[in-house]
Amino acid sequence: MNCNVVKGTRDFLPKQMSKRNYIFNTIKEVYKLHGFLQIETPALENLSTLMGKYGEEGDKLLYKVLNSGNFLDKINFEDEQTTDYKKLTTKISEKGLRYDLTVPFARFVVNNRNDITFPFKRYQIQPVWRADRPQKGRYREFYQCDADIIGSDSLLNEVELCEIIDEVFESLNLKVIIKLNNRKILAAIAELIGQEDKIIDITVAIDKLDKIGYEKVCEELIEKGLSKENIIKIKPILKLQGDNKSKINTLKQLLSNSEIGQKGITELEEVFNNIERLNLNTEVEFDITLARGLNYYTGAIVEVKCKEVSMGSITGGGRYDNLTGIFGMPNVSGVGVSFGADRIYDCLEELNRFPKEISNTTALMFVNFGKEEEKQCMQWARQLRQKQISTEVYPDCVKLQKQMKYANDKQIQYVALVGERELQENKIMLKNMITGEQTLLTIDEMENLLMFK
RNA sequence: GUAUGCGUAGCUCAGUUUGGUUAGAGUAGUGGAUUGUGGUUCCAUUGGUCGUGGGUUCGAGUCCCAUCGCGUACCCCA
Repeated sequence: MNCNVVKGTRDFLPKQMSKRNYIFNTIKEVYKLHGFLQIETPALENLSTLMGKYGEEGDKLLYKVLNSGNFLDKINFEDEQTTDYKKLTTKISEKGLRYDLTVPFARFVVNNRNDITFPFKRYQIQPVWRADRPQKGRYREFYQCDADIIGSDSLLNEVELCEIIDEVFESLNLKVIIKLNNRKILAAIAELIGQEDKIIDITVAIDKLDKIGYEKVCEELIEKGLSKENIIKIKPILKLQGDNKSKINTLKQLLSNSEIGQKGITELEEVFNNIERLNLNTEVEFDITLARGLNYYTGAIVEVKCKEVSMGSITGGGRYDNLTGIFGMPNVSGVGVSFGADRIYDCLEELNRFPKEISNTTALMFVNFGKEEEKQCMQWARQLRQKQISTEVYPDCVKLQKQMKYANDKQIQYVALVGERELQENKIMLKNMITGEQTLLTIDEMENLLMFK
């Protein structure tokens, strides 16, 4: 009998849930503070909604759900297409698990456009699924925490998202760096050497600059069909150095002949100027090598790396000018970010940086001494719960040792002992499990004491 | 898809190099020291077809082959 969880998925114990909720709540608070409203969308979407939005690689990583009933009904086995798995897939599967929250959100906007006031600021915290090979910081089921603004071209939105990133990681006490780039600049680089159609290959190669170095990137570019002249032309771009301002100024000259390049640089400059005035705690860097694979980005792209832990990006996002256009609602631009809660969890765990006081366990437990005592305890417990004090009565009259151990393991701070003696006096022996102190109190005295905890 | 490492008690692991009697430890569980007191201590005790199948051998946890499962890195990404 195989009782394992599915590869790349996990069970979460109560202690882990407290930590996870701490992350979710922190992010939620910041989102709310900025006026974002929460929505949810279904786990399942039509495959036609999902396919082709994440590049060729993404299509492979989509979980496809087999049609219910006899899914072989519509298949003609004489047809040679039955041996082509891609074509066969479209016949036996019409639905899939969502791969991210952005594409379902675009679908949502188009679907609900009559009920939405634009610009629409929404947040969404839900799991997504990817059929990737699991490894450190990579799961097949993981939570994304998205905030998007749709229906506004303003670059103030990009600035606000950086502010949100800054506030979230400040609250979580994680040192991060925000990396910014712009797809228009990447497009201009491809345009510069007359290889517009190779923009994806070029950006993927450039993305590896800090990992494999300049020489290897050039090798890869040549492999992808670029000429030596092309390489010489983009060399100054790959070698771009200095602070953000000087990088931008250099690039301005290098791409002076490109209209789209100038537009990208202007956008980037405006975002940086605004960010500078806000005096964020987080370092923000212009990174020409930042590419991001998702096909739908058209303007700003952003990625956040933790400076203290070796881990892939823990937050990412960007602007998409025409994602809703695919679903029949053109000219609506959106921009958003997505916090990877599971990776943030792994970072905080590795750094041992979860606050100690985040587990919300029972405040008080009544020990069970027998039938007569438990009747009284049940009434007192009810009284305390009405005052919002989380209380439980141990359900069985078993050895005191076992009951105390239960309270101890559950980190319950107060234990109420009501035995024969206390029952006669109508009082409660309250034990503080941390200090070991015991005091004989009336129920009202105890209630007062616990309410100010 | 490519490369690589690991599967021994509920959990963490030793034992595998160099095959040799009945496979160990810590921890958790249970009972007790302690019939009104947990977290510390002490004692006892439950728990394993050594992932699965085959092979080599007088003999396999250990060597070989296959297979399943898990992890890590690349790719890509949160």
